[in-house]
Amino acid sequence: MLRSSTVENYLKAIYQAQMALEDDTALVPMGQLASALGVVPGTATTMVKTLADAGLVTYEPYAGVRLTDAGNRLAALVLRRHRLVELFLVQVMGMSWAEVHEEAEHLEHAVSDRLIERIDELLGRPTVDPHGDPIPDPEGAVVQRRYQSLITCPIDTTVEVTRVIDQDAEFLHFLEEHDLKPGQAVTVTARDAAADSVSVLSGERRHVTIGTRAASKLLVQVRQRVS
Amino acid sequence: MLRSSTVENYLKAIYQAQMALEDDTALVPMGQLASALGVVPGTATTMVKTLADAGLVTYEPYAGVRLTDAGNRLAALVLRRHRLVELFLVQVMGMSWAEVHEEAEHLEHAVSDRLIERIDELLGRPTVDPHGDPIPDPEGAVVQRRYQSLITCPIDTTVEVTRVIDQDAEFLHFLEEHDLKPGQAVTVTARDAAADSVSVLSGERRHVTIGTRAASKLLVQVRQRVS
DNA sequence: AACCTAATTTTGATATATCAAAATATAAGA
DNA sequence: TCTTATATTTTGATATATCAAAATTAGGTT
Repeated sequence: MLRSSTVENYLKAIYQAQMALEDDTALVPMGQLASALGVVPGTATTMVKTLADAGLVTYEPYAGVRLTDAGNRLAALVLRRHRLVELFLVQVMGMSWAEVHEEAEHLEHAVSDRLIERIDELLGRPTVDPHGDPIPDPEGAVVQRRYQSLITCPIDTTVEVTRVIDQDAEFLHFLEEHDLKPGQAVTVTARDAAADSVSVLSGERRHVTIGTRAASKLLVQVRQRVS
Repeated sequence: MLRSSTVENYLKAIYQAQMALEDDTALVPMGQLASALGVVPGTATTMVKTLADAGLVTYEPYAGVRLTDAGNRLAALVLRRHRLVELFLVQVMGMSWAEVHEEAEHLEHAVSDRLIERIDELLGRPTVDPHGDPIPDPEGAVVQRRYQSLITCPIDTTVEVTRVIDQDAEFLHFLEEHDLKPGQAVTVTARDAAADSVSVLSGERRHVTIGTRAASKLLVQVRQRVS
């Protein structure tokens, strides 16, 4: 049974590329997978064939690759480890939101099931990590929530940032400095298609204008009323 | 610069074998190194040559291997990570003394300097791990203490278990069940060379007779008077 | 001094993961 | 349909880490 950290990284990359796809039956192109992993396309082809032989992916030459149920489960467990570790580093170790991704990238391959269970228990069985990404359960199942983004949400309505689709430390630091972290209440005050920009008011005081590329990475939910 | 976890494991194994040697100029035999790492002797020879080319060890064909200053420093830093992680898992994560070694064996290659510094700070700059093994400082320097063992310490004198030279979970569980963990006060009541045994009284109540092999793994210090 | 034994090294293979660059297939446009 | 651009696969190498088994060396014994 194939279990190197290389294999885990391939499965994780395919999983995340699939998430970005609307269609469940769509395939992830090899070129996209290769660049996500930082390898040349030929390397990805070779590795994906190995994964296909192991029953972890379905590979269609010249079309792309998709996880099987077994591959999907393993990928979700890698993400479970990654996200629990991230949350642990922030909440228990007091590390910065922006710097934990790199650390978790290594630890996700080294932590045992036993330690992960202990972390999960200590954190009170959390469902999302510091970026708002959902934490798969021990069987690899994930509850998918539906979000809007700063591009699609209503204007002049208070919404809550619930998820950030980018792990780049610089971008995360920017969000932190402008009160745009998950949990924060924000309001879109204007959108300008020509200027490719979105103006956001965060926390009632701070006002910032960001590009639509960045705005699309901030997922939000209309604030729930607490009865 | 050579930095795989395989290299780290070789350096660590040489370091620990050297510790067991009295003489500073002595060499670790290749066969011993190979069996410590669970590889065939030829594999160790090949790898040690690579380490020698990298300036991490001094290799004398047919005689053995010894760490250079650079190798010694790297090995000590691996042990620093290992031991801080072990102590963290016991003190913060509430894991059992006996089960943390295996976990640390993986994590020692994955934790960043930044996280190790955070752990060190959180634990209050500890100097020994849960087995009483010294924790090297961030430069790789170690304070060597001198110990007696249950074989060499005076009879009918209260001593404190300060270090255990064996990481086997079964052995550690045995010690735990018989109040022989580091920190515990014990008294050797008798030694029997013919029976190859040592009788120990722990904590005033428990009495147990163990073999000399096991007794030699329990290092002790005569209790310090607190003024 | 020749011999034997045990440890060590060498040699030839294997497995994994990668790249560079040539060959090939797919899909879109003329 | 033919052509062409782009993506993908194939081929041949390379680096790391390993093993099995043959060859060699060192050191003690007769």
